[in-house]
Amino acid sequence: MSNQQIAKLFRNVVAAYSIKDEKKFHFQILAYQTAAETILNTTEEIKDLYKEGKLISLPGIGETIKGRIEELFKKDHVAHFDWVLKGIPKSVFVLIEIPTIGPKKAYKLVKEFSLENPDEVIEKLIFKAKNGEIAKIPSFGEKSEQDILRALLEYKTGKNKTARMVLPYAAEIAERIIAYLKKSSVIAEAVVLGSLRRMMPTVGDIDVAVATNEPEKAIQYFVSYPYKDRIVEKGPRTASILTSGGKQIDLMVQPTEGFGALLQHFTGSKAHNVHLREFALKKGLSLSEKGIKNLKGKGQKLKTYDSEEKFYSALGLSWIPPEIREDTGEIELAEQQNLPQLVELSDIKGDLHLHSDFPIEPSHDLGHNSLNEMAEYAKKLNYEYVGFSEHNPSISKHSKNDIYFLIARRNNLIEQIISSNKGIRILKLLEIDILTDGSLAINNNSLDLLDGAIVSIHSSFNTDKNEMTKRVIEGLSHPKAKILAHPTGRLLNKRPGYNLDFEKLFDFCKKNNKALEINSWPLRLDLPDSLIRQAVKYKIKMVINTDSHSLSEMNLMKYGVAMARRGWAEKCDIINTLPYEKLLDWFKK
DNA sequence: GCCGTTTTCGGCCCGACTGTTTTCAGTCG
Repeated sequence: MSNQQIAKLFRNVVAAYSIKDEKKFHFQILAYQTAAETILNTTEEIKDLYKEGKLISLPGIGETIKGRIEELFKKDHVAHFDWVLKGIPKSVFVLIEIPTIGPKKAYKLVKEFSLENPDEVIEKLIFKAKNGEIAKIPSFGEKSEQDILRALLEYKTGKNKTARMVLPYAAEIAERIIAYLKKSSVIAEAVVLGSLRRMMPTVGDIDVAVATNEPEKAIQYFVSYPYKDRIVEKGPRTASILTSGGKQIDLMVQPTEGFGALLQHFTGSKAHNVHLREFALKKGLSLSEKGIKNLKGKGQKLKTYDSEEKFYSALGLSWIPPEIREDTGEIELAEQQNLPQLVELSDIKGDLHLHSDFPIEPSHDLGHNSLNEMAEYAKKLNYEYVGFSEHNPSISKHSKNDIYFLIARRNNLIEQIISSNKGIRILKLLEIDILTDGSLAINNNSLDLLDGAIVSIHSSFNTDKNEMTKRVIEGLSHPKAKILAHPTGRLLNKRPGYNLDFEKLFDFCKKNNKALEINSWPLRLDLPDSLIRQAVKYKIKMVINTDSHSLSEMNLMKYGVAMARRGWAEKCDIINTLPYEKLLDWFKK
């Protein structure tokens, strides 16, 4: 059972509790909601954590829910859930997947029309809506009937729209709306918040905040965005639109003097905000997007803050970088003024994973720009050095000798660039396949031509965990193999990645001075943040690379840095923050 | 049902918008 399936089961339990008695089960509802979110946001598989006895380490999962999950894996169902879900038709759980339809509406509709069959409920409800039958039900009306019909039709035709956007794509959409908003004379400031500001690998909705002293005009301007499909909602303080591409943009406004509180509120995460507000309550303070109320004083006057720094400071906390606002210990450390100094883009001194167009005849893809073009571009990025890491020459089409001379020819070209171009240092690397038996795709003679090797898995992904771990460690065991590229092999929204025992891998890397790559490519962002966090705890070295196949991709470094920051990595954890000489020493160690 | 530097008992974030009401329920972030 996947994390998503478990989260869905928990959301069904929440819905069932809400339908049966929302007040009586209020705190169970909260608990299962939190647990569902935790499970959905965990990059580790719940099944693995269950096997390893680590379920209790997840926030919001206590003894009871841990027991439920254990029962689920042992017996394939949970007796308590069977009881909770009893009497609620399965079609209800289909309807609650649709935005604007919650448990109460879903249950009323299913009961009213006896729509017990989950496979037919959408079609039949569309029919009822078109027939004007929903409007006749008490507490429903013509407007809500039309809203439900539209929601049903959108759900039916556009299921794929619900896939979350990869980060850079969301950033592009956000840039366009921000540029539009900034053209308005009534808007003092417009910034992107939410999961995009926290640099989550994928983004659902785009959240935007605006500072204005004329909220009505600002909101009217926002909903007049020319690339919108329709207005989802519009009030005096917030509004939402759907772009013509089907992406939702949420807007919140505050006057300039209260903008700091809004920045804090709308950045999230939800778990961070809930914890922060509970933390504040204990000090007698109540937080909202408007500011801070002192509950102790008589007047209970609202204090406003024009910056986030001042807002956090008023709570006795140092400012917390958005990337780590996930309620995983950051509030406690901010209270002790002891947050980590997260690595920054400006700390990066070079990119060690670049694919040029040098005809090295690899079995995987070649880059689109020359060695020289990429070296020149690296200078524009203020790098001190680059590493060229084309794929190894294909082993099926070349003899060992051919391979040796292909690499030697590339090295000659690199030497020419080094001697003619004093502005940049260059490392001679390669990205080398780890074959299924754990050996590297090229032999020692060829490896001797290199400053070091990046090794990676590009075949037989479906190997079992133990064998894959053995294979990777074997590949990394060669003295020249110093970096494991894109260690999980995941592709966001496409494939989950192969099975690896990361504890064993961390242990090996620690003892043998190997580094794990944080790959900045938008569909990879691999290592994932949770594994980076573990690697930091293990004191494993990492390297942030772009895996660029063209000049423009070399700009993606910021996304790798963002993942490193989400994983609490500091400058000292990342080897390509080292100056050239020290980096070379590290490769030789 | 979770959680702990006020607490192993007794708390549990805060506010927005819509539609159907005539003061609120439902949904969302």
